[in-house]
Amino acid sequence: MEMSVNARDQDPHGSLGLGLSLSLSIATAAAPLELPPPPPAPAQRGISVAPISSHPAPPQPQWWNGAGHFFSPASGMDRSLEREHHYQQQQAAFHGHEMPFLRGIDVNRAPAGGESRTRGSCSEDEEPAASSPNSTLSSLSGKRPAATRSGDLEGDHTLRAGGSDDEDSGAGGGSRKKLRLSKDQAAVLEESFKEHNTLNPKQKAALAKQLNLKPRQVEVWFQNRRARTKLKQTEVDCEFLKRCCDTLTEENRRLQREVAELRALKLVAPHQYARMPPPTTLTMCPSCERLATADDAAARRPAPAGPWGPVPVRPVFVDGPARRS
DNA sequence: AGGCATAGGCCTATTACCTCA
DNA sequence: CATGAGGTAATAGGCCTATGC
Repeated sequence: MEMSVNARDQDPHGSLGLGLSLSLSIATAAAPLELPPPPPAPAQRGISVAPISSHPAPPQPQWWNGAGHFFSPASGMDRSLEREHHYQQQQAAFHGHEMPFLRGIDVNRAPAGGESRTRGSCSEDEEPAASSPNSTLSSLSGKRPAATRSGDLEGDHTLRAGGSDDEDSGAGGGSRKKLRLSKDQAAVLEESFKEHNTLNPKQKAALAKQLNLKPRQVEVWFQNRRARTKLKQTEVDCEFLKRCCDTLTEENRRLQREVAELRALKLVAPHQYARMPPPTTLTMCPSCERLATADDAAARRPAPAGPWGPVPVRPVFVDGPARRS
């Protein structure tokens, strides 16, 4: 079975269609096979890409790719439009930065004055919309300079209660410090991620303000969270494909046995063979209306693509981050 | 209109630190 | 107490799109 993960063909960022490409590969390479229906968008993710007015995309299947994006296989909607649409929907969801899940949560102590500041703060995070052409932060090929990158995260970091709250033990100047988010912060971020797994700048700033974090920290958390989700989905997909492979292997064996039996019968009693009804395993492909014969399986040649037979339903990872037991 | 530079976002891979068994 | 594994915050670099000139 050919398994080509060619997500880059679909999405230059490699973020799209892992499940899609895997499913397509298995479908085309190992018929008879029924493609599982595209998994419905998990409601808790709260993101859907409906055609927007400027790009009236025809109704097409949009598959959740497990990494936080919906992929419209043949739609002309580019990523930026999708992202912009995400923003619009998320803005609506936020009700002007009203985030209900933030209410009633005691988010750490105030970072002001007495909070641990190990290094200088980052100007980017003090001005979340640092789009000024004069911004020194963006002077290096559109990236944050490494110097400020390394320092910008530690200014307002809120340490978990009971953590190593030794801001003065800088571990030798240049070494970065691993600071964990509090449970409350993580919970709020998780709730936010369930609603929308990407943030626009305003949402990021609002969330960061509510959590006493740097916007960059929120951004990093979301990036890592998306990566974890995708990794989990990949693992789920691998298991799914293994089951598909097992199913197809067994089906292939069964068909080959059947072919052998039929051939033997044809040799022994051709007149009886001629009166036999078609094998029960014959299947009409609904898409191409071609009859799948046992020879297809016997010759190991890929039958025309189309939904042929039962396969396990592809699962979609919906859980949160893995927790050590 | 097309090219170029810049800014900013996201992704992936990796590092480094922290926690826990 | 030491240690290794796992989790994850953070970094680095690349690619893409949007925007302005």
